Amino acid sequence: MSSFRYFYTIFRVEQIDYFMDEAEQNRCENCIVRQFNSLRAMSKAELKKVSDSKVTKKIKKGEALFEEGDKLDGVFCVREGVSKLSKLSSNGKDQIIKLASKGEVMGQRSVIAEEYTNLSAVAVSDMEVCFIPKDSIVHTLSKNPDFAIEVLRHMAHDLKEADDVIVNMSQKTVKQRIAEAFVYLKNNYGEDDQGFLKLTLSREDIANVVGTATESAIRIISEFKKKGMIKTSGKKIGVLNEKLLQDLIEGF
Amino acid sequence: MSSFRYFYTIFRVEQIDYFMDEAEQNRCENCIVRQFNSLRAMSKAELKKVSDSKVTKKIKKGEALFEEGDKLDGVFCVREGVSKLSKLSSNGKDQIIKLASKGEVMGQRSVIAEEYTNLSAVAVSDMEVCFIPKDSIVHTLSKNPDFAIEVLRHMAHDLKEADDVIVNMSQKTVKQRIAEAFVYLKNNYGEDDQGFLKLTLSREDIANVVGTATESAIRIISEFKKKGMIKTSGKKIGVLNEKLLQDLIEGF
DNA sequence: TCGAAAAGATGACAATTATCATGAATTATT
DNA sequence: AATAATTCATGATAATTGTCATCTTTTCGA
Repeated sequence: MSSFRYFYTIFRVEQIDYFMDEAEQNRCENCIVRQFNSLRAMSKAELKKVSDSKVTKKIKKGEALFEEGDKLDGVFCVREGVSKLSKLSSNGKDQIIKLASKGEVMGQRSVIAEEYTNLSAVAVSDMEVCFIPKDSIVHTLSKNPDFAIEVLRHMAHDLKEADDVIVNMSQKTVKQRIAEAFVYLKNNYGEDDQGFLKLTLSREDIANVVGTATESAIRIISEFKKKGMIKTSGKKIGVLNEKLLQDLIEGF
Repeated sequence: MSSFRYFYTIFRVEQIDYFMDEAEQNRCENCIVRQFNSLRAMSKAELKKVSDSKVTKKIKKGEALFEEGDKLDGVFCVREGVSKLSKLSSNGKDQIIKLASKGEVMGQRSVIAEEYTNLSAVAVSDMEVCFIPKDSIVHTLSKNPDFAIEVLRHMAHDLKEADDVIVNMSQKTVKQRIAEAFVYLKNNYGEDDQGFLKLTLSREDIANVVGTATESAIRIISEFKKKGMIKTSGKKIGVLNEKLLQDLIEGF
């Protein structure tokens, strides 16, 4: 029964791909990504409006979607690739607050609060995103309570995650935080066929995720490698012994 | 003109106090605290429903409102006093994520996401809170988009603050974070007539706010005192030279 | 494909922060 | 008011983390 269901799902997706031309595929109503975010609570008509006003953009690795302090006139919905959301600290270092990938919506906080954004978004891999002007979002928010609640749920979830990050940052050692980052990257973005993490971050980005100096991150990566917890090849990193990492995270 | 306004505000509050009996005063419709939180977007009828189902509680300093992992059947609206919202780290230390005071609503994240709460709430001063069962909140959320948007705005604001905390925690030194805490306490809770912070936290709580060991916090407090930045009397702390603190925070 | 630029790696050292121990001061309890 | 229990304070020391310098490797553009 469950294998039948799985087949059925695959079949439907392929069917959609097969029978639609590209313009049709790119419409929000048919966007698979939507399953993962609040847009699923929109009605057909609302989605149509969103789709008609959206713009799809390709962003190259390293390019910025927006910068801290920008006024955002809409939100970005990630179709493909990963973006880092970071904030510049007064000491000149970037702190990466969050990584956003397929299905995630960026900039909604700023649009909802009608404030300048407090974060910068830079692509860490080639991306495809949809820019959705805020009008259609804000309008739906005030007309469709289901949508508002769905956005609220997402925001509540983000807030909980932020709490966890705060605790990790202040109570865990740099070593623990780096170990945690690798386990996170493995579980959320997966590994390639040779066992390396699919999402490759520079050592500097890793340092900025865990809030430490680049040299400290590099040193700890070397140490993990020596201990057989991970392997490296250029800037690629692969988890070899997740249990050892997990033990370290838990403080053994 | 501005002094007239001030007088007018005072007058109105006193008038309300004067003409209403206690039961009447305790109704949400008349609650002054409401001006500060999302409840202000509720209609008269909705407020009445909330008020009829709410329970007012007095909480003594040190008592818990709820514990991490509890299932909350409603939210707490703070009428008086201050509560710390904290999370236990795996190393056994408490991290204080936020201080909630007059007008703030606690537990809404958990109620909205329908999850167990990720934080504990313990009173750091004697408190008076209203417990509002979740039904009336959730119901209004799905019927009144203005209320949903108002809650959304609050949550968006909290999320931004959380981002700032993350950056502070990971990029600033313990000394800077403690300095920041004192400035924050001064600006948000004020000083008594002798220039001491109105909200008195134990050294341990201060350490848990900035995420450091209690001894480190104490040591830094002693240092600040020696340098004339603050004064102490028992566990009370007073800011003597805010500029020095500010310079330290900014990294000079 | 060569050479410059960027990113990664490591040593030496300094600064920051945590931990353990111990004593003084304050607060709570009987 | 006396005593117990917390909380505050400080020294000694160790562990962690940051900074600066230098070298190697990788990446990228002309």
